[in-house]
Amino acid sequence: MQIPDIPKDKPVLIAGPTASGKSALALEIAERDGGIIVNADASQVYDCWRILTARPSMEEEARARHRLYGHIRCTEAYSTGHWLREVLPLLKGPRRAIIVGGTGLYFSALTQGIANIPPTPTEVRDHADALSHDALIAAVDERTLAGLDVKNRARVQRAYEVQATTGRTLADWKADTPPPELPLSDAVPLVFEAPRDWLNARITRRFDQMLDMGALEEVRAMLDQYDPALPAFRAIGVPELIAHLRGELSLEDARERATIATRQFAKRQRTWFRARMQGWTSVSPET
RNA sequence: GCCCGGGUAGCUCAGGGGUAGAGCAGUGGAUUGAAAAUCCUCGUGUCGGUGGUUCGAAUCCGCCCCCGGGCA
Repeated sequence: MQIPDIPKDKPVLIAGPTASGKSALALEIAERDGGIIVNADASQVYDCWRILTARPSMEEEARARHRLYGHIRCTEAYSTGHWLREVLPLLKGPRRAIIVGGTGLYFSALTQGIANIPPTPTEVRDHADALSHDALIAAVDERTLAGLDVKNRARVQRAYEVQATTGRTLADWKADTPPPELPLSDAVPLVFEAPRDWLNARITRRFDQMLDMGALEEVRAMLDQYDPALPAFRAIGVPELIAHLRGELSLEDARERATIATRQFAKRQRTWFRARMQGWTSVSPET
């Protein structure tokens, strides 16, 4: 891979769709220039799926310092806020951070800022889960609703939870969004742009490799703890392989579905990057 | 060879005399703490072929082809 020549005094941000090869670039930059590789991928923080979420291997982790990979238990809750709080100290450390991942929201929170809202307690979440979509809408204030996709239950529930937890409306919180912790001008922002067909082929190949490496065993080990409500268990491939292990889906069908879900995810990533990462330097993978 | 089903969107299929519709796939988009999540938009395809009946056929009739199943 052609390593871009980049300033050595600023944090590097590497965003890109799944399976595009961004981790390899991060590793090469770290080996050449030094630095510490920091995960910006929502699923790779969990400890149970190294294979299925394509986390760096032990060998790769030995080649450079890695942080925020597999450090959260699968049964725990995690969110953008948790991630941001964990990343900030790493930006101030002695080693230059190379932040790499595919979660657009994490990068946006870092470089564009995010409202400083306290975490939602489990009781509030559980209570909200039990409410109907309409009940949630009815409980949220007009001003917040006006800025929301009301058809999207997840968004409405979030607004409800913020209100229930803090007594302040989400719209108020948003209006108080602090400036970003890391403005783009203080970073080296790179975004991968992979041709669709090339990426789709890689996605299929990579899933087969995951199966070869033991993805099925990885999921089987967590079978009795499966909880579709937990974010860790929503990682692509997990519900599909669970269904197969339960005898509800042939392996071939699980493979097909997981591959489709990954392609759809890559498409959503492309949409995010196109729309929100205009000021980033685009990088082409070796195709 | 005969009998019964069936041949409709990339796939699975619904419909059935006034020139066609759903799920999935695919596309484009949204995205302020579950984000590998969640949500929204977009449906012209020789209705197997061919002849006929009809003002009008994907829909009825004849013949032919293909795929199931059954009987010989």
